[in-house]
Amino acid sequence: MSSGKTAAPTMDDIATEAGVSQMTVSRVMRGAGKTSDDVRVRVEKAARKLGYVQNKLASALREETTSLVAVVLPTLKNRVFSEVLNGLNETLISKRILPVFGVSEYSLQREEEIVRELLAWRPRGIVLPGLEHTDATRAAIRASGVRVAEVMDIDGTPMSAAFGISQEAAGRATARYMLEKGYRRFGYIGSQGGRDLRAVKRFSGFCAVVREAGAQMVLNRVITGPSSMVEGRRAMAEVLARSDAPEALYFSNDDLAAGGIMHCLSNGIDIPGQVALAGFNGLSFLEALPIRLTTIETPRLEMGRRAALSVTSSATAQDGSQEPVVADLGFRLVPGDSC
Amino acid sequence: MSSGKTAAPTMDDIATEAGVSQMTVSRVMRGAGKTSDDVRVRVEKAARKLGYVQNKLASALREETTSLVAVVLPTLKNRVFSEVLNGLNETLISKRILPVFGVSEYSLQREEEIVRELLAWRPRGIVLPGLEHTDATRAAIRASGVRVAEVMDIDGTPMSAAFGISQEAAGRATARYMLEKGYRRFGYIGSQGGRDLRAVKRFSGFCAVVREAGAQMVLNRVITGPSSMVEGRRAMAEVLARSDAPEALYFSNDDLAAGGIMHCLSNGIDIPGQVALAGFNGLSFLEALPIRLTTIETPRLEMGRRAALSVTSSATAQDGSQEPVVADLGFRLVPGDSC
DNA sequence: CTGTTAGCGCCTTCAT
DNA sequence: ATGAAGGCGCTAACAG
Repeated sequence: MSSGKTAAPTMDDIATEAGVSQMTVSRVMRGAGKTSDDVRVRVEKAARKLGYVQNKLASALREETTSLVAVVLPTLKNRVFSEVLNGLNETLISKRILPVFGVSEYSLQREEEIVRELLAWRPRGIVLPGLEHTDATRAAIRASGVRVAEVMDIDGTPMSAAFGISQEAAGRATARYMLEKGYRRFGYIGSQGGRDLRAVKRFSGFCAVVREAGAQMVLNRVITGPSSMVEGRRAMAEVLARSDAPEALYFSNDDLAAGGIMHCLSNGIDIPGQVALAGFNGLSFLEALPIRLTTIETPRLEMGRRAALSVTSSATAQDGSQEPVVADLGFRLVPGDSC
Repeated sequence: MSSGKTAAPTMDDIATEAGVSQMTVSRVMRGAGKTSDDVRVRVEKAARKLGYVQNKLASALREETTSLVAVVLPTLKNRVFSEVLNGLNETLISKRILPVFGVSEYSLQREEEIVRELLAWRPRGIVLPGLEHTDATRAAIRASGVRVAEVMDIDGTPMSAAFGISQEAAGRATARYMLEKGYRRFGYIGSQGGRDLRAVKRFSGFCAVVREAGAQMVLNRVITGPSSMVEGRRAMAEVLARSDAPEALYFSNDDLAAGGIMHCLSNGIDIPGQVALAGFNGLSFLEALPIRLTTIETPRLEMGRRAALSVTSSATAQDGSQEPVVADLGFRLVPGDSC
């Protein structure tokens, strides 16, 4: 039984089959140059017959540019990044560009290794989370000459273009809202052991406003692992068990905060009477909860889309020593019933 | 100002800089063959100085194998697939393999296009969701000779290796459990307009058991879009507003079911007194809810891990015309308070 | 231990 | 409208 498990067919194979030169096959495949109808039909038929699939390794090597975009995500355990990835993918695929990706697990060191790995594929562009990177990461990207976009955050100086929101301002806006509602004794519940630098910025914005107002932060509880409703519920239980529990809690994101709400629902604790809560992200599932969480809505899909366009469009001048572009995509404080 | 924005340095550049031949650079970089300490040090220094990054397009073309694995996901809007992706990525990155991916949006036609696009990169393997694919998809994969793994489902014949659970059996197990609890009039709430073939299999298993028991399905509500808590809550409200509402509802997944729970919590509807619910997936956030949902726990990370190993390890014989491998990773019905 | 030669599959350039 | 030559950057195979 002569299995067809030989090497994949090349343009040469098709050329032979169709009785033309390999170059003509190349032209037909790309729809480039002029080809007679007769030849085109024969080539297409031969290609279909042999099950030809272009070898992008070869074409990319020759053309010195790929249809790949590198994407680094801090984690896959948080749906926020799935949403950014979704925005990226949507836009990329419409241009027939594929995403290659890596996960940094919120470690800049890990990010550096992953960036190196990704750059080896000579992607057309690279998308990074946040504005903080090691010098080596920046150097490698600069040296490679690929286009860069940084997403999520705009508090800092982008390498080239940033698409996000001011995390610090989001923290401040939340604090102002809670202060207006009359709360004075605040607590914070965070995750990722402080490695999530965007969360740290929100926290510091929040604290600054609280301090300026003469109110106080009486508690700071940051769990080690990733955020989740379960961890949020657990942390809430611990915090409320203390004799000096704060009157209002700022959670580093909606998942943790929703867990806090669940603890209260299960234990007959009145929100916001006994304790007030606020989150961050504006995830859509909040709309399904019995108590609406006050949160900050962020344009995550849009961050992905804009970043994809940025690293992909030829129009913009990322080439020269242009000024970095900072696109503030804006957030919106969504008042709920939780504070 | 002579900007360094020239082409990325090649091994030739390093060779010149270090005063050796390009081949020696290649050897040092790969740690292959014997090289004197002196030469190695010089080459490494030169490489660092010039910011050298390997060009995998060239090495892969030459070696006729890449360190890329192609991954197709039905959607990024459901965290179940982020988890599978996480398992895949974890395992791949430990072997310095990068995932390239595409999203099919639950369309087999779309999947076919994406597979073609992915195969052009000559990945070492490809991971597909489910066992249903177009003939053209199967043919393209077979012709390319890449290793395949199919995840999530084992009800059918895999191309080569499947890592999942019996979706049909999961549906049947849920029905048996609910029947044991005494419910007789059932309803179903699904999503993705029936394009999620795994959900369809669960539903048909569920229905079969209900029918065999002489009980009945009195309602079948499948929404068009993706599943979400919000949609689940909305559907629950609609269903309970009917005069002929069922006593027990089977949801195609936990997100929808959790939305149903939220509707009941908000409206003082007793679970399971007035209505019973069951879900599917066993997402961890269920543990945070005030009412525990009866659901089926599935090993999603493990599916990703096993699939990654399968397409990646040289040991297994995917090459020949071996029998397909079916790995039933098993599910577990987790009894809750909801039925 | 190090260098030379050849070629992976494709596309650019230059003929015809 | 089609073909021939050459090379993208790398590594296998063979010399020395």
